[in-house]
Amino acid sequence: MNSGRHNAISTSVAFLLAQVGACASDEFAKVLAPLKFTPGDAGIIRLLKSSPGISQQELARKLEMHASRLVAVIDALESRGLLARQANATDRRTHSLELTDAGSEALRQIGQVARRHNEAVCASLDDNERNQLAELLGRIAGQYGLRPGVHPGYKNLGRNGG
Amino acid sequence: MNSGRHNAISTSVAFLLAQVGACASDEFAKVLAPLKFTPGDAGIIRLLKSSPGISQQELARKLEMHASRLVAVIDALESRGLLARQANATDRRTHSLELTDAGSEALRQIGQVARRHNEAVCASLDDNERNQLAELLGRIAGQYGLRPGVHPGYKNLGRNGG
DNA sequence: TATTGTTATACTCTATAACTATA
DNA sequence: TATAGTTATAGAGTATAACAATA
Repeated sequence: MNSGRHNAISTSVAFLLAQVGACASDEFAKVLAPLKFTPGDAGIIRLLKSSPGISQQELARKLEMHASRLVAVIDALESRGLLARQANATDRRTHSLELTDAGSEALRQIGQVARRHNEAVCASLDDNERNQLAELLGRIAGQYGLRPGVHPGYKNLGRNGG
Repeated sequence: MNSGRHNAISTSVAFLLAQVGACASDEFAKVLAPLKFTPGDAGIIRLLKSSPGISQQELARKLEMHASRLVAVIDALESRGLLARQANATDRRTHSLELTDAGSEALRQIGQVARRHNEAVCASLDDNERNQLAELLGRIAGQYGLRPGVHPGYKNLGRNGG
């Protein structure tokens, strides 16, 4: 399927994808670490911005992860003053999650880091090639039903994911 | 940097890469599971084929993982009769690792699965697009010094990597 | 009876540092 | 004194199942 000095497996598109994708994830985790966020944190903060007032169950469903694992993550972000659990008048079992101003500011910083990170990853590609790559990756993402912004790593998130 | 309904982060090339790469890894782990191998196992078996007689330390260095973690993995593969630790006459501290015939047969089966997997991942791309994608990914891989066949996941391998 | 958020338990995996046998 | 392979220990992370409050 592929040519070259090495065997077919290690040079296949699928292997390259896994390899380069893991590298991109690792790099993002590295550049994000100074802000004291994991990629998973970043994804949650971003999602809270676009879905304000969401409950933990809804959030867990969107991320395809178990709600019980979300508790500690939300606890940590709340204790840092980045989001707030707010009592819900109509259903007192649920808590609406809302970003605080500090949380929005954190998201802004995360966005800066992410853009720099994207620029670094794409450094060896010109604009046309970046569009090509995005198009081809988007095709595969669509084929597997991946949702924009939802990293598969949430299903079994540790220090990865996001 | 990117347009569309969602914010720039979640549609960036870097995020798409991480997302689709993780998906490809997950899929590979799934299709490999019936053979009772993890992606990490598969990578080690492949490496033993191309570097017969290698020691555990050398193997650990190639994979950028700690040698102590390799012990259990090698133990398991040896107990399944897929490889053998052979005494080394010149330096009796080291053991040469060699695939057995059963190990070579396992590699053949893994190769079949990997080719089917690659075909599935690339299903929505024509030949020209596959070559384009491989070229662009290869460019990024080169930029980060990724070595063919060495998945970054070995550095912290669990049930992933490979 | 079902659901939300939470906690507790048992289990897996890992990093680190020892240890042995060789060199 | 240094290295290869191994084992032990302690810690982190996870899944699962409970639980209390509410619907």
